[in-house]
Amino acid sequence: MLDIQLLRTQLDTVAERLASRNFVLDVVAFQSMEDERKTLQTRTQELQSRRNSLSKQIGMLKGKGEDASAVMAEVGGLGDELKSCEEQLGALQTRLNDFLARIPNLPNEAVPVGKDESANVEVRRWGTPRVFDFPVKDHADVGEPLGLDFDMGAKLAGARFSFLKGGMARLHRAIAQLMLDTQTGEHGYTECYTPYIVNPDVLFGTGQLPKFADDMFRVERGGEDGQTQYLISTSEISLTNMVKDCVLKAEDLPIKLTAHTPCFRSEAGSYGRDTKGMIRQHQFDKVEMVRITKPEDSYVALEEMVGNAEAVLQKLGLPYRVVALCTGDMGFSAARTYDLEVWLPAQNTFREISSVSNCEAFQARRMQARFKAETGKNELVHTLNGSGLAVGRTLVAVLENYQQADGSVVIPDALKPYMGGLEVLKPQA
RNA sequence: GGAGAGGUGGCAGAGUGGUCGAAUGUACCUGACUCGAAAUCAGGCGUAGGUGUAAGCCUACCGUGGGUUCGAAUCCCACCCUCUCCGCCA
Repeated sequence: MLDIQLLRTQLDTVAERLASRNFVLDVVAFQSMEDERKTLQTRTQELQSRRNSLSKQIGMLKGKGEDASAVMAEVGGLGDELKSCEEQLGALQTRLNDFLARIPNLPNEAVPVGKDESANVEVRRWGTPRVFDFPVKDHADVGEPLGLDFDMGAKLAGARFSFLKGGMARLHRAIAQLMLDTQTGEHGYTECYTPYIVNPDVLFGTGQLPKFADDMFRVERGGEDGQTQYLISTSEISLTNMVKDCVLKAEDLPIKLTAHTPCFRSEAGSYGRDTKGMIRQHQFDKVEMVRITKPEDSYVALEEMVGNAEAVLQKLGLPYRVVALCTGDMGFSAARTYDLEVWLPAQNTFREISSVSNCEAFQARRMQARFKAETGKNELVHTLNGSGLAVGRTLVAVLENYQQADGSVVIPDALKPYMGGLEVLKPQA
């Protein structure tokens, strides 16, 4: 959420900066709601103030045993207008809050301006794509004889689900283990195990609600009419919201958290994209990194987190590039984002495998996550998140980059300790 | 699922219709004392918002949402959460 003061004082500048990320701010609607709010709120508070002081008088008079009926009559006359003012103000504030809640974050000044992904800026590359002396297969074709079963996924749950068995399932687990061990053992993140089902206010905190409800899976409890809950679409949600409604001590910062969780996405609106294979699934695993920092530390933290994600790709020997997203390509909550794109030989291109973002105070404001600053004032923290990495897509990259002419896949050295002696995945006869 | 207890400021903990935004303790900050620290003493110390150049003034907030009332932390209704015991259960 943006600071409403910023909208009040610099509406045009804000609108301009939002336009760079393809968001049209309805300046007229905001202005008229604000004008109405101002008069309504002033009037309501005036009336409340009047009622409070008269009521106090009644208390005092009655305490002394004197007649209070004249004052009671006066305060009684306030009732109707006060009630209507309070109702109107409440309704208006709901509208205003909803309006605010749907505005994306402002891009940081450093972000390259551009309309879509074609304006993203490559920052660096690592590794050299392998040269194959046989026809390269994509991961679906490589994986099928090795235990990657899309038909079984479809049978059990429909399209965009997969079923892994044998060495393939083991490889998937090994990848997650390597990532988690790297982030906890080498980069100082605290390992967490979190709920996969969360409450709506938690999704509001990180920005998935109210605008992106269609991207989520909703769940309801059997046998009860309770509040609707949601499956997490990333553990960024459950990790970041740890500090929701908190006033942290300055010395508690930075907080560095990681978790390996499944992620659930309805993928509404992505029909026809990446329908084949494991690139875009309704359920996938991810090792997530989250940092909660002081505002002045967040951009150093962002660069570090990109490095933390890169470390995993380097261990696996997978070529990749780092891309700075342009204004038009960033997610709703991000002020600055780097994507890591891994080399996929079958597609002969780089594909996103990690996204690392600094949300600055955008999520913190929604969550009311603050810390006690040196000045004694409570200040909003900055929140950052990034994949370290997406497990399913890493599996895809390993299958494609390590495939052999005979249809087998060599296990990268870094994964061998996690594979129980298995060094090659071989097609089952 | 059944029975019971409870949710108040960073924490602990009073408060059952009227100067209660809330005693007290503790933590924290400032000052005094001290060579310094501890102890002691004095003062300060919640959050969000409105308005104002500012000092300030005003509003809301005692789990959440409704209701009763001139007035609600306090009374009524619904819900949520935590804890204890019993039942069921991986």
